[in-house]
Amino acid sequence: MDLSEFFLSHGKPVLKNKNNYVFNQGEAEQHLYFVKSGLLKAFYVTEDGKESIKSFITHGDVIGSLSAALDKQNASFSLVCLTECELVSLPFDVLIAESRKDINLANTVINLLMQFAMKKERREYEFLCLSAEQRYLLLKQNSPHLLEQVKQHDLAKYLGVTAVGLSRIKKRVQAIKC
Amino acid sequence: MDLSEFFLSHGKPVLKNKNNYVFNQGEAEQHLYFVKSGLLKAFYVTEDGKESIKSFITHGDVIGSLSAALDKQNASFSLVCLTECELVSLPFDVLIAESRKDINLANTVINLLMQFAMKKERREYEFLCLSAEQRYLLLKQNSPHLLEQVKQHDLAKYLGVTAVGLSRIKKRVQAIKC
DNA sequence: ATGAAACATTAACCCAAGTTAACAGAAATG
DNA sequence: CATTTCTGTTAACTTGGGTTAATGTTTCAT
Repeated sequence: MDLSEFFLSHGKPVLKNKNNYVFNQGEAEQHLYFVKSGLLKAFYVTEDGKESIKSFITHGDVIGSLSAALDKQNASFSLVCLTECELVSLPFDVLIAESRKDINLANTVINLLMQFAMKKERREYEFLCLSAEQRYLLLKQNSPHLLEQVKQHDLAKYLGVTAVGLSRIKKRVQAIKC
Repeated sequence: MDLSEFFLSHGKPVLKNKNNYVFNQGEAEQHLYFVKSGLLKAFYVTEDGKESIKSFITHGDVIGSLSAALDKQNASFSLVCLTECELVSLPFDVLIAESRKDINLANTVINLLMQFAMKKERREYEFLCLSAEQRYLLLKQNSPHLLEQVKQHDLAKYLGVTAVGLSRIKKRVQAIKC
């Protein structure tokens, strides 16, 4: 069983407009969301009000707060739509319960989790080993479409610098090219 | 079935001395390792020779290169023993193959992967939202034992600063306390 | 169309951390 | 025991990026 099929058969469609929140940091939130179309951002807001973007989520992705779902804690981040979005929501428990009964589904979930873990590992690597400039160049190379869809302000918050910092990095990179 | 049981029944014991490598960055490496005792570090070396520590691994942990095992790529990091270590090695394929047959094992793997994903997510959060000083304080709070077992040089490489930088951070933190 | 809001760039100034190097204490090795 | 090696601290200097603020551009709403 393909995971998107499971979402479509067991989940509930959710339509959201641009700038609508799917859930808020601090809320109890035990759903997973499959993205049929649209673009979203998942972000943290720290105590002093600084926003940091965890990830951009797009067509075909699955997103949810693992820690909230698993340990019944509150969501550690917020999820908001950057464009109109077609989502499918599925209670986390339903997926876990079905996985206990259906071995094929369980292996599909294993696959999803491994892909997810690899993605997180890659991002850990980027923060640990690369400079902000290197992270920008890598993103530009791997996701050129994203650079066009996303405001520089948000791109900066994803890369771990300020908008001013990113502007300087772009200028520096330009200078080297010419 | 508990995962450590599966390792003990299907895996092969591996004994390593201090400073011995379990595997090297760049090698094909398709095993998972369960740590019965000892302390290890997993680290990247960048092109320009800089070492960055991905994680410390200790008693009860499971470690392996997901990307190497899953996509048959080479290990993206090295694994070395900081103390004598008792490990149990298990070919990644064996675990996957058994998970396809045994639904309980599959759900145990799901659990392991979710714990792993949450750990990586926490680390992502720390790099994205916290300063080096805040990361140091958090580590000190959550893993005080580690601060004693691990050389400051390695601690620094884990926190994403230089040894000199960490020394300054410690001094600054001390100053605030008094 | 026009004013307001949002977005991007640039400059000035500051600070945390990198780099290099000197130094001192601890630990391993002959 | 002596001495080399490892480990941690400190100082001097440099640099990348944060902060604030001014200026221009684009986008949006009325």
